[in-house]
Amino acid sequence: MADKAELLVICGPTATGKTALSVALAQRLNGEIVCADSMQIYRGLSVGTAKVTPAEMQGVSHHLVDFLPPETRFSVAEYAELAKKCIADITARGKLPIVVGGTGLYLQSIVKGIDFSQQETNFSLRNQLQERLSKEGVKPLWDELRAADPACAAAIHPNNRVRVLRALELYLQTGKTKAQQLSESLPAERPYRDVLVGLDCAAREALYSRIDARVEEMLARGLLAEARLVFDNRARYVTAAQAIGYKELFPYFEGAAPLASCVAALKQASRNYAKRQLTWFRHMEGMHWFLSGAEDTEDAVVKLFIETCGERKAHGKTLSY
RNA sequence: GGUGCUGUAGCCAAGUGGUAAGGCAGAGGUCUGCAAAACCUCUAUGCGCCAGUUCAAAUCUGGCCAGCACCU
Repeated sequence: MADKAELLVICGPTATGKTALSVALAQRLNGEIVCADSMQIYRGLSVGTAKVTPAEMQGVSHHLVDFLPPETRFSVAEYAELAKKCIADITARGKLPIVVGGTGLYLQSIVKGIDFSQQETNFSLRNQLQERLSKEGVKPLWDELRAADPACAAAIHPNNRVRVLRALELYLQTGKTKAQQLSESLPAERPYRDVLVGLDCAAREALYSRIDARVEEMLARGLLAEARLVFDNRARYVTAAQAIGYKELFPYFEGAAPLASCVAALKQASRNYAKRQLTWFRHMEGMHWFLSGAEDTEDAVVKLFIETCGERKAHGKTLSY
């Protein structure tokens, strides 16, 4: 416990300036960046996912960005494993790992140190359940789950097909209740001496107008061409095709809706997403909130980091504020 | 000036005498293997305004106001 590695985490809803802040902090704290974003992992999907550009990186190393072909299936389990190795590696080189992203599930897996290694995905079982789901509906599956693991079923709304399916799948595969699974995968304490930084705007309206503006910016940077590519490959880009920024434009490519209304839908979807992200981050234990875009945010984060982890030479130079 | 139509939440909208559907937006939330996904909860003491009829009016009657359309 005494020598837990330090970890700086930067999160917040879309369009709050995570990228710029994280690069600045990496330069100041001698850090490297580990991306925690479920869509920026994919190669080629750059404009729509607001991926860091090479110019924005300013020489700072970035990991787990732009490294997977868009047709690859991916999951938190794989992410957690990769991120863990990546963080360990950065730490071993005497640098500070800075995890940056907006995917709550991914962030949580790192911060809590969840161990997903127990079992492989059983695709045949999943497909089998999927078939039952489409034939019988959710209810029978939910009832089955309730009979097997009442506590787990109680926590999942019967309408939530995705979660009911997964919970039942996991039970049938392992024969263990959710509680048992949780206790086996969740360490007693957090693995890192983490400093959690959340970015948000002072007012929700301000956040929303920033998001709208950024969508326009994406359009100007060639979002349409990128979306077209995703549209043309939508059958193969299983996960990537559900990214916000592309699927909203599909009706336009299909000739079913004018571009303007698709853009409006895209902005709307982004705003809704930002709200969901906020819900997640607000409830992460130990979160420190800072104002998006404020000039003193960078200094304030450095100060917080030093206060939490101490002024030391750990990252190649004496940190001072 | 006349005639007609319309007026229900921020937006769309159902409701023709029995105590305000639904959708979107908005707010809050759930979260351990597709998560930028999936799902849940909440949100009109009030139907343009005023008066009247009635046990009961968003619904019927009259007047007024506003918008739209057409006519002169």
